[in-house]
Amino acid sequence: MDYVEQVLTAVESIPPGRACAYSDLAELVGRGGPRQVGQVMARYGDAVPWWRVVRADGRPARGLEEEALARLRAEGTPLRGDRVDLGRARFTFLWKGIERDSP
DNA sequence: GCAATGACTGGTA
DNA sequence: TTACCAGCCATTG
Repeated sequence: MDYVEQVLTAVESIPPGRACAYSDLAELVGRGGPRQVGQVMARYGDAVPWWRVVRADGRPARGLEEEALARLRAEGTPLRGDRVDLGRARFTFLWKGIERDSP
Protein backbone atom coordinates (compact mmCIF):
# COMPACT_ATOMS: atom_id res chain seq x y z
CA MET A 1 0.00 0.00 0.00
CA ASP A 2 1.46 3.30 -1.03
CA TYR A 3 2.09 6.07 1.42
CA VAL A 4 -0.24 8.29 -0.57
CA GLU A 5 -3.00 5.73 -0.47
CA GLN A 6 -2.62 5.26 3.27
CA VAL A 7 -2.89 8.97 3.91
CA LEU A 8 -5.89 9.39 1.64
CA THR A 9 -7.66 6.44 3.21
CA ALA A 10 -7.02 7.89 6.64
CA VAL A 11 -8.43 11.27 5.67
CA GLU A 12 -11.50 9.70 4.10
CA SER A 13 -12.25 7.93 7.33
CA ILE A 14 -12.57 11.15 9.31
CA PRO A 15 -16.30 11.50 10.02
CA PRO A 16 -18.20 14.74 9.35
CA GLY A 17 -18.17 17.23 12.19
CA ARG A 18 -14.72 16.08 13.22
CA ALA A 19 -11.16 17.08 12.38
CA CYS A 20 -7.62 16.02 13.09
CA ALA A 21 -4.07 17.31 12.78
CA TYR A 22 -1.46 16.40 10.19
CA SER A 23 0.67 14.94 12.93
CA ASP A 24 -2.18 12.62 13.92
CA LEU A 25 -2.42 11.23 10.43
CA ALA A 26 1.34 10.89 10.24
CA GLU A 27 1.38 8.90 13.44
CA LEU A 28 -1.53 6.83 12.29
CA VAL A 29 0.07 5.72 9.05
CA GLY A 30 3.23 5.13 11.02
CA ARG A 31 5.47 6.55 8.36
CA GLY A 32 6.88 9.94 7.56
CA GLY A 33 5.76 13.06 9.36
CA PRO A 34 3.22 15.84 9.15
CA ARG A 35 5.00 17.45 6.24
CA GLN A 36 4.74 14.32 4.16
CA VAL A 37 1.02 14.25 4.90
CA GLY A 38 0.85 17.86 3.76
CA GLN A 39 2.60 17.02 0.52
CA VAL A 40 0.16 14.25 -0.21
CA MET A 41 -2.76 16.54 0.53
CA ALA A 42 -1.35 19.23 -1.76
CA ARG A 43 -1.25 16.75 -4.63
CA TYR A 44 -4.24 14.52 -4.09
CA GLY A 45 -6.19 16.39 -1.43
CA ASP A 46 -8.91 17.40 -3.85
CA ALA A 47 -10.14 13.80 -3.82
CA VAL A 48 -10.77 13.66 -0.07
CA PRO A 49 -12.34 15.79 2.71
CA TRP A 50 -9.14 17.78 3.13
CA TRP A 51 -10.86 20.49 5.20
CA ARG A 52 -11.07 18.06 8.11
CA VAL A 53 -7.27 18.04 8.28
CA VAL A 54 -5.86 21.05 10.10
CA ARG A 55 -2.63 22.16 11.68
CA ALA A 56 -1.80 21.34 15.27
CA ASP A 57 -2.95 24.78 16.40
CA GLY A 58 -6.34 24.28 14.77
CA ARG A 59 -5.82 26.54 11.79
CA PRO A 60 -6.73 25.09 8.39
CA ALA A 61 -4.30 24.57 5.54
CA ARG A 62 -2.45 27.56 4.09
CA GLY A 63 -4.41 29.50 1.52
CA LEU A 64 -7.54 27.45 2.04
CA GLU A 65 -8.60 28.82 5.40
CA GLU A 66 -11.80 30.45 4.17
CA GLU A 67 -12.86 27.47 2.13
CA ALA A 68 -12.10 25.06 4.95
CA LEU A 69 -13.82 27.18 7.58
CA ALA A 70 -16.97 27.43 5.49
CA ARG A 71 -17.12 23.65 5.04
CA LEU A 72 -16.33 22.97 8.69
CA ARG A 73 -19.08 25.33 9.81
CA ALA A 74 -21.48 23.61 7.44
CA GLU A 75 -20.68 20.28 9.07
CA GLY A 76 -21.02 21.62 12.58
CA THR A 77 -17.39 21.12 13.49
CA PRO A 78 -16.55 22.76 16.83
CA LEU A 79 -14.84 26.01 16.01
CA ARG A 80 -13.25 28.60 18.26
CA GLY A 81 -13.19 31.75 16.22
CA ASP A 82 -11.31 31.01 13.01
CA ARG A 83 -9.76 27.84 14.33
CA VAL A 84 -10.93 24.33 14.90
CA ASP A 85 -11.39 23.46 18.56
CA LEU A 86 -9.30 20.30 18.41
CA GLY A 87 -10.02 19.68 22.06
CA ARG A 88 -13.54 18.70 21.05
CA ALA A 89 -13.37 18.08 17.34
CA ARG A 90 -10.25 15.92 17.29
CA PHE A 91 -10.94 12.49 15.87
CA THR A 92 -9.22 9.75 17.82
CA PHE A 93 -8.57 7.04 15.30
CA LEU A 94 -9.95 3.98 17.01
CA TRP A 95 -10.42 2.39 13.72
CA LYS A 96 -9.73 -1.16 12.91
CA GLY A 97 -10.24 -0.99 9.18
CA ILE A 98 -6.84 0.35 8.28
CA GLU A 99 -3.80 -1.77 7.78
CA ARG A 100 -0.54 -0.53 9.10
CA ASP A 101 2.88 -1.37 7.78
CA SER A 102 4.19 -2.66 11.04
CA PRO A 103 2.29 -2.90 14.32
C1' DG B 1 22.76 9.87 -5.82
C1' DC B 2 22.48 14.41 -3.88
C1' DA B 3 20.01 18.82 -2.86
C1' DA B 4 15.82 21.29 -2.65
C1' DT B 5 11.00 21.39 -1.39
C1' DG B 6 6.88 21.52 1.52
C1' DA B 7 -1.42 22.17 3.01
C1' DC B 8 4.06 20.90 9.52
C1' DT B 9 5.54 20.67 14.77
C1' DG B 10 7.05 21.96 19.23
C1' DG B 11 9.96 24.86 21.92
C1' DT B 12 11.34 29.35 23.23
C1' DA B 13 10.78 34.56 23.42
C1' DT C 1 -1.61 36.04 21.54
C1' DT C 2 2.00 36.08 17.44
C1' DA C 3 7.08 35.35 15.61
C1' DC C 4 11.08 32.96 14.83
C1' DC C 5 13.85 28.65 14.57
C1' DA C 6 15.72 24.02 14.11
C1' DG C 7 14.16 19.45 13.06
C1' DC C 8 11.62 16.56 10.25
C1' DC C 9 11.32 12.92 5.95
C1' DA C 10 8.98 11.22 1.43
C1' DT C 11 8.99 13.04 -2.99
C1' DT C 12 11.01 15.46 -6.95
C1' DG C 13 14.35 17.24 -10.31
